[in-house]
Amino acid sequence: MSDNGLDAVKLDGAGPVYDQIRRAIRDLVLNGAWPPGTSVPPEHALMERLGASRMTVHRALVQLAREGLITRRRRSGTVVASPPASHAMLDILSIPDEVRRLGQDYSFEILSRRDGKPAPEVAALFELKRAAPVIHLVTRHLSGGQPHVLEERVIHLATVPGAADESFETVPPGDWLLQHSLWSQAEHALSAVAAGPREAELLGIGRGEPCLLVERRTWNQESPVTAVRLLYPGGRHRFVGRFGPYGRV
Amino acid sequence: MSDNGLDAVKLDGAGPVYDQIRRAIRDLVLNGAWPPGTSVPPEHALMERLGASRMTVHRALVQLAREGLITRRRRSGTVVASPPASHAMLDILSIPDEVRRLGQDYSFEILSRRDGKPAPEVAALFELKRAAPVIHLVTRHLSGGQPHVLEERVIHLATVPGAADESFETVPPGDWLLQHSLWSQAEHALSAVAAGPREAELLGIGRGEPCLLVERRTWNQESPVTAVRLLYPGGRHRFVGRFGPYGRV
DNA sequence: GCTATCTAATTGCATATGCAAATAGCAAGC
DNA sequence: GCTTGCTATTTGCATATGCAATTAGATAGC
Repeated sequence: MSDNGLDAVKLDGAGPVYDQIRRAIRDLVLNGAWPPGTSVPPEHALMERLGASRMTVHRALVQLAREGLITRRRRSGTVVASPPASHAMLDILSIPDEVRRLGQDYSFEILSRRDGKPAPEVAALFELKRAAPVIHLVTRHLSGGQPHVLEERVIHLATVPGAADESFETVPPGDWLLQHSLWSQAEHALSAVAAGPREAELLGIGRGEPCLLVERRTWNQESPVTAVRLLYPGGRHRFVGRFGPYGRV
Repeated sequence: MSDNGLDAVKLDGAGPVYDQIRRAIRDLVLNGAWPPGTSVPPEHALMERLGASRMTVHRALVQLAREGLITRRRRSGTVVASPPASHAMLDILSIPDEVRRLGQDYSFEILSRRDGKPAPEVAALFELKRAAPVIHLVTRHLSGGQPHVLEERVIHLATVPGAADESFETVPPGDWLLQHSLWSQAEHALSAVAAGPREAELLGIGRGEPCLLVERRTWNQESPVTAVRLLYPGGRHRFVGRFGPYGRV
C-alpha cells in the first residue's frame, strides 16, 4: 500500500457528500483500520481521490476533529487521535489510574479464573444465544493495601482471542483489554446493592452494607467484548459528573 | 423592538468570525434573552446586520444546531430549542416523567417545608459563605401508590425569588424549578448508602437496606439555584447509559 | 556540527455564487 | 368551506477562489 491508506476511503452515495466522507473516515477509525497515530491523507489528496472540492473535504474533517476522532495541525497534517482515557463520569476507566489519581498505591490479585463455556447466568449477561467460550475472572483491586473494588469479568474469546494466552499477572484484565481490544459501544448500569457474605469478606466490610454496583457491557460492532460487574464499598466511593443544560461542559 | 432581537447579536472581535457569531447567539440563548421558542433571525438578516457572508453565518448556525441549542427547518426558519428533558443517564430529569415512562401512576406529597436561613450543614451543601435565605423541602414521590424516591431539596431564594410564593401543592419542586428557573451548570454525585430509620420508614424498606443516593447541585452563572438529594431504594432502581469510545452515541 | 533562514506543504478562514429541497401562506377553483 | 396548486422564503449543499497562519524540513551560513 504505497498510498498510505488513501484508497481505503470509499463513499457510499447516501446523503450529502461531506457526510459520506465523514462517515467513511470515521468507520476506518472505529474499525481499527486506521489506528491512533495513523496520518490521514491531506485535504488535497482526498479531494482528488474523491472528486470533491476542498471545502467539502474540509467540512468533513473539521467535523471529525470536533468529535475528537482526529487532530489536525497546519503543515503537520491530520492524524487519528487516541480515544480519551476517561470522560467525566462513567467512562471506561482504568482502575489503577483511578486509584493512583487518589494518591494511593495500587495492586491487584486474581482470585479466580475459569476458561470455557460460561454458566447460564453469565451467558445471559451478554445476551448470548449459545454458550460461547469465555474467560471468567474475579479480581480484587487494592488501594494502599485496602480493598478498593471487586471485579467480576467475562471476556468473550471469539472477539478477543488473544486473552486466552494472557495470564493477567502483571496487568489487570480491564487494562489489558483497553490495550488489546477495540470497542465501539458500551452500556453502563448503576445500582445500589447489599454486600453478600463472600463479597463483604473480600471487601473488608460488614454483611449487608451498601455497595455501588457498576455493570458494564462492551461490544465491538455487534460482537460482545466483555462484561464486568464492579462492586464498590458504598461509603467510600462516589461518582461525580458535571454538565450544562445542553450537554457536558 | 421591531427587529425581533436582531440587534441583540453583537460580535466581540475575538477569534474567527463564525465563532463570534456562534458565541453571540449561544450567549443570548443561555442567558435567557432568547428563551426556547424564540425565532432566530434568518441567515440573510444576520448576514446584513453583521456584515458577514451567508456561508459564514450559516456555519455558525449549523454548529449551534448540532450542539442542540437551536433547531432549523427550511422555510420555517430557525428557533431556539428547548433543553432536552433528559440525556441518557444523569441529567436533570423530571421525576413525574420518569415514573410515567415506567407506566405507573404518579403522585407526590410534601412532607415538610421550612423557609428561612438554612441549617449550617445545608449551607455547606451549597458552599455558601453566609447563611442565605432558602426554602428547605422534603418530598416523597410515589409510583403506583408505592414510595418511589425521597427528595430533600434546598432552593436558593436570592436566585429564584418566585419560589417563596409557590405552594408546591400541584407541581413538585423539581418540575417547578425546571419551568421557572434557568441553570447553566450542574454537578452530580452518585453513591450507595444505607437507609436510616426514618428514611426506611418513608420508603417502605428495611433499616440499613442499600439505597442509591443522587446528589445534585445546580448553578446559574455562579449563583446557586438548588441542591437536592434523591434517595432511591437500591433494589428497585438502576441508571443506565450508553456510549462509544469517543463519547455518547 | 550548529544555528538562522527560507520554502513549501498543509490547514484555517472568509467570500461569492448557484442551485436544490422543503414548505408556509396565499390564491384559485370547486 | 374545502382542496389544490403556486410562489416566495428559508435553509442545505457544493464549488471555486484567495489569502492567512503555522511549521516541518531543506538550505545556507557560521
